[in-house]
Amino acid sequence: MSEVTLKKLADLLNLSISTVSRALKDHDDISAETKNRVKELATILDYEPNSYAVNLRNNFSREFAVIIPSIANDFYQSFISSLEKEARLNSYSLFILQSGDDPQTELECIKRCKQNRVAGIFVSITQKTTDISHFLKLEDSHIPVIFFDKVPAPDACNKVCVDDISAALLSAETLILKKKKNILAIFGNEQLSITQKRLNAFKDTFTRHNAGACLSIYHADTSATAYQYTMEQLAQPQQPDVIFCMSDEILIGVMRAVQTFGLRPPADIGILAISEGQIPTFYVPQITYIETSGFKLAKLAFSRMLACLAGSTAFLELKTESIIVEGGSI
Amino acid sequence: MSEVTLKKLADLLNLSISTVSRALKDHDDISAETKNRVKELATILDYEPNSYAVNLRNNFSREFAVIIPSIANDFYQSFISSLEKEARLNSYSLFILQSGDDPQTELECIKRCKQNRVAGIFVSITQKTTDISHFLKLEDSHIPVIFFDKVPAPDACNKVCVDDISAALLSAETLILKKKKNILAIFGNEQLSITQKRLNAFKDTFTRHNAGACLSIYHADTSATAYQYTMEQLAQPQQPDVIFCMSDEILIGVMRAVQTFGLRPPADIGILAISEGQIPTFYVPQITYIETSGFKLAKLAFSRMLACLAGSTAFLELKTESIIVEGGSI
DNA sequence: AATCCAACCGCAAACGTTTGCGGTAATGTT
DNA sequence: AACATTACCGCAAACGTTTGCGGTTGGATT
Repeated sequence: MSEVTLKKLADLLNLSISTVSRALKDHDDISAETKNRVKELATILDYEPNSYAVNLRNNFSREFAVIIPSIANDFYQSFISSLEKEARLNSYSLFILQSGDDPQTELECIKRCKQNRVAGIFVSITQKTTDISHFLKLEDSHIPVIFFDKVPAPDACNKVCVDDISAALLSAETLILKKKKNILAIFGNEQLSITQKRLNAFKDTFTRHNAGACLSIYHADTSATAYQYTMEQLAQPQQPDVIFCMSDEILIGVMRAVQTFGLRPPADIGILAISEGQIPTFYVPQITYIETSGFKLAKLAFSRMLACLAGSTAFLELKTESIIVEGGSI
Repeated sequence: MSEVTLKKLADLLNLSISTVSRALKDHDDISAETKNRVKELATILDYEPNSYAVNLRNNFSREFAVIIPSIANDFYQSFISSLEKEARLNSYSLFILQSGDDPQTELECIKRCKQNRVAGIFVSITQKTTDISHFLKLEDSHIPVIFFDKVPAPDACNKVCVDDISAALLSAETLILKKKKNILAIFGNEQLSITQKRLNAFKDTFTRHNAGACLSIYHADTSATAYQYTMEQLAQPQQPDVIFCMSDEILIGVMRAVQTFGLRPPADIGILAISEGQIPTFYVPQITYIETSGFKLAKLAFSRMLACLAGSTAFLELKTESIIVEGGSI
């Protein structure tokens, strides 16, 4: 069974291709009767316009690309889930491309985006991406690029991210409010700007409040190192009275250690995290966390994308509000 | 800056479009010198072929669609992650479409696939999808459809799924081996074929081994109901000596209850689950589970897809092997 | 009867690429 | 000198759509 095309419909109906095309689009020029005949046959034969031809002719597409280090991550998962929904409701589709956190692969992805003449790109860059000229080149050819979550340093681009500073600030304030004095705070990879922002805001808040708390700061790249370090700290004679985790990954490692020691929050030790919201619900009591919602971020990113497509040429840096979700672990 | 096309290159080089096209493809007809000139300019101008034109002309695309109920699910996440990688290595791209577990939306997705003339479709159907004729129609127009995970009942289609029966069998055998006598087994929604398969194989194994264990079976649709029921059961004078969880979702609810009661596996109670592998690592000790790997399934599905594209017209039902991953919870 | 206006429809070009076929010039062969 | 061969390259059609423009009816208005 060969493809159903406008030509095929036209031949079958003894009409011209243009008439069939217009009939399907409810063009004024076409009589109601003809429209009906055309639409009926189109339905019967299951006609669907060929996107390639349409996009080629119209020189634009209804596809967005999403480039992320890896989809296997709660945050990106909720982000994409939400973004896909928004896209579908606006009759866009989503291309998912994984950079594997490798700049070289990321370049490949950009290439793919160019080839597919996508309408726009959402990208969370790799840890090692410093040169964003390839992305900016796309902007030259009128493909909006929205950086989200892991965003580059330069100003001349559109960024949408969680408000790291307010999240860290809120975290610190929570700890101060709870009168915690002996605080173990575990942050992620020291090189990442996200770590630096959160760490600085965190420390600043303590200095500003002059809280007089003992702050012990540590950096862990992985869940496993967070676990090991926490194990060591809990073995000390003076245990911390609260552990702050900068991310879900760290939370997982910390909680393994806490459980291993048989400690039960909040009585034995307090736990506070910045988290996407899934992981904290696995424990009893649930972990109190500052939410960094992928859902919210996706909505924000999408609306920014639509604005860009509508002609906005400004470069904005948008942030989502952080809120605290009480779980009972502190 | 306007688009870089073959025509533009041709004009700039005083060559014809066809020569430029052939030069970029290392065609024999073109002299080495011309090839170099063309390639050089193409690199400078950052030429990338327009996929729409290519696909239109060649009447085939290098895009696969993935239709799933929701991406927010550990299993699908690992499946897609793995599939995307396979696809990229074979220079295919992935379209992600979420049905929202709604048959109507699923139809929309199929339509989108037709319009985009995708090379093939991977689909995990909704709980309510019974009519798969729309999918089979795609097969008529030579678009292979690989059903994975949640597969339909009819035989005339390609299915790739985890081996529910062997997973349940392995689970039951593990429990018997460990000489558990008072077993609480919590399964998912009773209507789902996956539940039925697992339940039957589970029960059969016990009857076959004549194990003389007391089997208490319960169905929970959500994490929350699994939690509630487990709470009730743990409050009984005679607690079960092991709890079996058919899925990650159930495991989460069960573990909430177990933690609430302060029970520590494996001494106080045994825990065994069928799981994707993420969740079990969050607890101490890690939960022993029968693995249903999305990674493996993706590899299997992808190779089946390639086979179909290569001309295989058979309808196969492939299954991935289940293995047990010891965590120390039983 | 000549004119005009709707109402309806078709022609043909364009989007960017691929590719069969034919053409030309230079070189080699008889 | 006539012919064949090789090495290069261009013409033009095709893929399926969209759309500006022009054309043909039939009926209503002068």
